[in-house]
Amino acid sequence: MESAIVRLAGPLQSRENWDNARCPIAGAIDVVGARSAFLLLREAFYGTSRFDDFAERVGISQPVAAARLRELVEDGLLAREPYREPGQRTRLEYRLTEKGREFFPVLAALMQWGNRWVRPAPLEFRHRGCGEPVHTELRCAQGHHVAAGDLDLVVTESQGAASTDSQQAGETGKAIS
Amino acid sequence: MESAIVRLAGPLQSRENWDNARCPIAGAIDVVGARSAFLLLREAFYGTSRFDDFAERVGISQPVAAARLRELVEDGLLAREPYREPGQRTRLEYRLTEKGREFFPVLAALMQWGNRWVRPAPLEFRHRGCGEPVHTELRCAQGHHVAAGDLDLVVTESQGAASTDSQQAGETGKAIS
DNA sequence: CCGCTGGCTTAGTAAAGGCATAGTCAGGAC
DNA sequence: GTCCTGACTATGCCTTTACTAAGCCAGCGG
Repeated sequence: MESAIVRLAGPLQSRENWDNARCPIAGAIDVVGARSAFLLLREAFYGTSRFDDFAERVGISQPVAAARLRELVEDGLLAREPYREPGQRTRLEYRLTEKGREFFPVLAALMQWGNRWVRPAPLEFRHRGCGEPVHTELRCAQGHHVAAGDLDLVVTESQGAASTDSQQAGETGKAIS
Repeated sequence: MESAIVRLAGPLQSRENWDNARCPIAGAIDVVGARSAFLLLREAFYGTSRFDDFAERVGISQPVAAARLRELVEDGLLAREPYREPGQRTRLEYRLTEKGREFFPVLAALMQWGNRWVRPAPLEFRHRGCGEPVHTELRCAQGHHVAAGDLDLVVTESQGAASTDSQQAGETGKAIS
C-alpha cells in the first residue's frame, strides 16, 4: 500500500478554504521554524539554561543566540528568570515554560526519525525508573496504536458556508486512498 | 516542578563531545529544515501529488516548490513517478517513500502543539474505523506512558576517548533536576 | 576603582530562502 | 500545424538567517 497515507474524510474543497493562515502546522513553524530555534529547544531540554552555554553548545554565534532566545521568550516557550548562586551575583537563566515543555514530543519524533533515516547516533531517551527506551507513537483516544496509513483528517467544525459541504456523505469518495 | 524536564544520565562533558555534527535532531533539520519543506510534506500526507497543487496549496511560488520538491526527492522522502490517467498523457506525481511516511509523527506532534498553543483549528486526525481522535505520545518499550519530565538521555555507546569520562559515576549529580 | 566574568549589543558581510514575472518544453486535442 | 495544459526553468531582486569581530555594561573580588 505505497499510496495509502492519509485519507481525507471530507472533500478536497474543504481543504482549500483551509489556507496556511489557519493551519496549526504552519503556525507552529512560524514560531519555531528556524533551525537554531529547534536546536536551542533541544539544549533547553538537555538542561542548558545559561546564555553562553546555549550559544556554544548549539554552535551558533552570540548575536543569533540572543535574537532567537529573545523570540522564544516573547513567544512564551522560554522564560528568563534571575537566579543567584550563593556568593555569586544575580544572573539570568532561561527555563522552559509549560508551552515549551509540551514541545518535547516534536523533538522526540524528530530525533527518532533522524536517528533512523539521517544520522544514526548512540543516543536515546530512556524511561526513568524502568530504563526502557522511549519512542513516540500515535494512539487514538481508545488506546489503539495507530499506523500512519490508518488516519482520517477531519474538519471537526465547518465554518461559515462550509457547512453546506457534504459532511459524512458520499463525497468522501474524493478521499485519497 | 517547573524545572524538571530531562535529566541527563551522564555528565555534561559527555555532551560536549557531542556536537551538532552528530546530533540526529540537527541532521533531521538539515534535511527538512525549511518552512516550505514541512508544508510540502504536510500536503503530501494530505494526499497532494501534483506539482501545481503543491505550489498552490502550500502557497509558495513555483520556483520554490520546484527547488524544495527536488531536494525532498534527492533526500529520499518523495519519489517522482510517472502515471497516466486513461485518455490522458503521462504525467508525473510525487509520492511519499517509506522514509517520507515515517516522518508523519513529527508533523502530527507539530500539529498537536500548534493546535494547542499557537493556532487552534477545527481539524484533527481520527483513527480510521474506530473514529477516535489521534494524538502522539511517548511510550517506553514496556508500554508505559512516559511524561516529558520522566526521561533520561543516555549515550548508549561511548566512542573513542569518551570512555575515559566518568560514566555511571557520581558525576551524575550534574544532571538537571 | 580596576579588572574579570557573564550577558549581551553593534557593525558589517555573506548565504540561503523567498517572491514575482516570464519563458520553455512535451504531448495530446482539434 | 496550432493551441492548450501541466510541469517546470530562468532571471532578478528582497528578506531572513547566519557569520566574525568588536564593544558595552553591571557587579563583585581585590
